[in-house]
Amino acid sequence: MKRIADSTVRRLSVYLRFLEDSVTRGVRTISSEELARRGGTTSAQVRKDLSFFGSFGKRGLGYPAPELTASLRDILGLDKEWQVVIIGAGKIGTALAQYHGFRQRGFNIIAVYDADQRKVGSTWDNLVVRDIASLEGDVRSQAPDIAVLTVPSDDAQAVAERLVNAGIKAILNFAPVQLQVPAEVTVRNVNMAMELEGLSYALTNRDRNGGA
Amino acid sequence: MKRIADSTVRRLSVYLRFLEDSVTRGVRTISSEELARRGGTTSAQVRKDLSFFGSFGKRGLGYPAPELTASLRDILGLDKEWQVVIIGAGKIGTALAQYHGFRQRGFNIIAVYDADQRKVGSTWDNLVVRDIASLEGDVRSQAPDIAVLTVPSDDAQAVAERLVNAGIKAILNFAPVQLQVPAEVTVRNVNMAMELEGLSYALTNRDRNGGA
DNA sequence: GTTAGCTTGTGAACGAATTCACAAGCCTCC
DNA sequence: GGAGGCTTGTGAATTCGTTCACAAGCTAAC
Repeated sequence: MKRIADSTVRRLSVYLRFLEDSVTRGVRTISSEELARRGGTTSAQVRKDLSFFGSFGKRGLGYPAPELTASLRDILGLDKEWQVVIIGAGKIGTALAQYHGFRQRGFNIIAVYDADQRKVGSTWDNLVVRDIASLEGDVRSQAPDIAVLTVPSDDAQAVAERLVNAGIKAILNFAPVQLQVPAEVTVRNVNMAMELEGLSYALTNRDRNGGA
Repeated sequence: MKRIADSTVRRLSVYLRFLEDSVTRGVRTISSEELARRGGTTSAQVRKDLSFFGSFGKRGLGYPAPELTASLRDILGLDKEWQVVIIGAGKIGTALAQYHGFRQRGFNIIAVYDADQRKVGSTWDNLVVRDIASLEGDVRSQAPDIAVLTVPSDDAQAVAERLVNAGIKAILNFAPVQLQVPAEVTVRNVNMAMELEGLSYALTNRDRNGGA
């Protein structure tokens, strides 16, 4: 299989969300045009994206919404349950730990870690905050699939290395630093500072760049 | 000025963060190679990114760290203070409201809104939660620069339209939907579900795609 | 069963972003 | 003050992603 672009995978997520919505509203069939409108892209892009994975539509008619939904869930690997650990019980970490949307979508938070002894042992939402000292042991024994990193920037790289050494293969990084990890580990960044700065840039240079 | 790619602006953010760090550690000069290593890119990319905005380095030597930091802050528009409102006092919204990193970087949260009357009037960190009914009036009178949208997906588009009508020109959207807004409004998305699904995809298709 | 009207799937064309490769220029040392 | 060693800045080449445009194929209507 050809390597799929990141941008394509992102769009599949967007299509999927809208499709799930449509299915619950009883929609049976959906066109690339409709998917494009709701996904903020073009119909050609939608068809191209889907074509990388197969042929899901019927010419003249469109895509069968429930079947396409199932296919996208399958492509994205969302039929399994993924085990997730959160490292860092700060503001963001605890907000995420309590956010039930993850569990609903198959991302099952099994542990929260922190280095601060005052936080260790406290309970949020059935989750006890564990001492980060036990990270490696736990990761080796429980083999979580994904680690969510919400530690301070200065600690992020070191913690990432501990995770990688313990066998983690996927990291969702909230720290505003670029993690250096081996090629077999996948990192996705959620960088609010960067996004805000992007808005700042856009507002500052609106006239220069001619909008958009 | 030529239109600058989004990806370039994102990287400038990353360079800036590392540069600020270097400056506080007393680094005087930095090469594109070093910036690239810490920014997860290549030295040619760094030089190209910077070259869109001017000529900041000295051949044979590198870039003067403090001056380049100042230039990037200027390019990104980070010397002003930006006024920010948060819409939605849920888990994420309140976590953001209490996160002091924003204020430190010049993003000044001036108000939090929610539709839930039980939340309206409660106080977090010197911020009173206001009734979303007063959104338009407040936006028109206080003219915030950026709105952070942390409302449920089903409400996101409607709230975005209210914001746009009231004159907002930049939105940081946390709802996992693609907002439809006029071209003069800039939207950046922070979509944790999408990022997690990207990791799910990577884990699922590791073998097919040959790692990375 | 044929026609009219859609919509998909996909090579080809295009455009955007990244990488290459090297001349230009600066600093240090002798 | 000239040579050697680096590092920048940038056109050119390349790679990657998006858009175009149209043949193929489905449905409905008669």
